[in-house]
Amino acid sequence: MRLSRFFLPVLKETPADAQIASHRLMLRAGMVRQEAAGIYAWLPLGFRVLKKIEQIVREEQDRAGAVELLMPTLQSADLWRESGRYDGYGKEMLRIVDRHERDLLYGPTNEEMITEIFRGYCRSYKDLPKLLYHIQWKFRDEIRPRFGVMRGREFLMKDAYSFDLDEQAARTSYNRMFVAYLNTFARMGLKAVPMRADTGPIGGDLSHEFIILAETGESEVFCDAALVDMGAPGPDVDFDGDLQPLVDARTALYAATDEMHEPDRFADVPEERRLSARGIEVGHIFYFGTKYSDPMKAVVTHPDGQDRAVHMGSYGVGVSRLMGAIIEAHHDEAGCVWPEQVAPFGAGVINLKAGDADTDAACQSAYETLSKAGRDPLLDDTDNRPGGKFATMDLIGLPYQLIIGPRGLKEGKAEVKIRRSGGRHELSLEDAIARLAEGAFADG
RNA sequence: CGGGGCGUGGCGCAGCCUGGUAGCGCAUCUGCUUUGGGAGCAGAGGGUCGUUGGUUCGAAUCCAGCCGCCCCGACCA
Repeated sequence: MRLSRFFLPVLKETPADAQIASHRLMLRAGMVRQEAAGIYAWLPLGFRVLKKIEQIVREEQDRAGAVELLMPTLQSADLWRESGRYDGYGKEMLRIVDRHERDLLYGPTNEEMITEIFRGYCRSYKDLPKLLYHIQWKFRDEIRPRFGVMRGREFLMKDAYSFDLDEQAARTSYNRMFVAYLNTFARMGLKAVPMRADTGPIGGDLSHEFIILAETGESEVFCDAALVDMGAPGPDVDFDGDLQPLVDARTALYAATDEMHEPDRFADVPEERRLSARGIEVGHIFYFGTKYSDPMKAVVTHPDGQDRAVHMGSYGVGVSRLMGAIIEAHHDEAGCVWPEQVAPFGAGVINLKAGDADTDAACQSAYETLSKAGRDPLLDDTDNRPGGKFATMDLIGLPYQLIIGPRGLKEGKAEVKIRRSGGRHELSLEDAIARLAEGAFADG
């Protein structure tokens, strides 16, 4: 992409409304625009990142054996009357009346609808297990949206739902999502810690929040530091095998948000590993048994001929929130510092003197080579001054910058700047292009 | 919903207390000079001061209602 054709409305000054780093940077880098309280338009740069995050989530869901579908944003109120939540959900639910005076709502979540879909087709234990997910916009009319996309009213969420014969089988589905989440967040450059969460009236041990540690986190968390650096199982996990050991290795270590915090147990953690910090919830997995399948009559016939309600779980990932979380984890004074996997472009090519024939030609060559190599470069071919170009490129945070100007070209040289480390490599133009095309920079 | 605050060119702000020609920086446009870390000079365009009503000879300024937004709290992916 050429910057002269792109749409990148960067702001030199910080908008007054933005309080935290991710919100400030998303506005300054021209990634989002607020359209109403907690409602954002995704501008091209932000939209690119959002799609990358979404795609990672999707790939890891698929890898774990979940099956994608897409449910609508609007739902019938009758569905929610069946589960009893229409009256219970409160003002957070946006209620809409259509021209025929029918009650609709903009979905804040989809348990009812997925249950309705499931019961429409599945009757036998032979239809189980099923693990279905979608990635769709949700709306929750929060009393007070804040922190930009981290707590918006409209947000993009991946929500998966599992259907199993009994609690034991549900645990298998639960573990799949548990492990899938570890891999998902790790691929985005995040260290997400699974923490025990409140299971409410269902009870049991099958609810975890996945939290990334950040100073601007909304909740206070306490955990064993060993858990933070444990790493993810990685793509070679056999999701059809026994995942319990992977889960146990993590749940054995202490980790809890403040509402689940047990100071006595925390005290058992060796002092040097006792970590209390703030965290951002980016995922939540939950087993809730027959809470919806009972009232909504989602039953299957068991081998013994008896009909019983299916056991369900739901598994959410805040896709749009993740963008804020990633920036909170990866930024500096100058701007965003995107992990390569979610960066809006793979590399930036800075033409220091657009209009200079040699420089233009060198940039064009670099741009074409990097494009063909699949590096998805952004070429700054504008006639702005070098200082502004550097500042903009740092702000939008692409992992690599290839800086080409007449001064260096006289020697046949160009410079590669690694955004994360700030490291600079002066190389011949050919080497610089070739190494960027291969992604061969260890300090990236 | 309780408490606090803000609404003035695209962005950031001053002016309001003490009513009388709407201002500054950035951005934009034109010209010249510049060009390796957010250039300089000269000029230009752009605002019915959130909105409605009231007070007044006169309202950005004082008063009231409404709308929008932000911050603290309870709620949440």
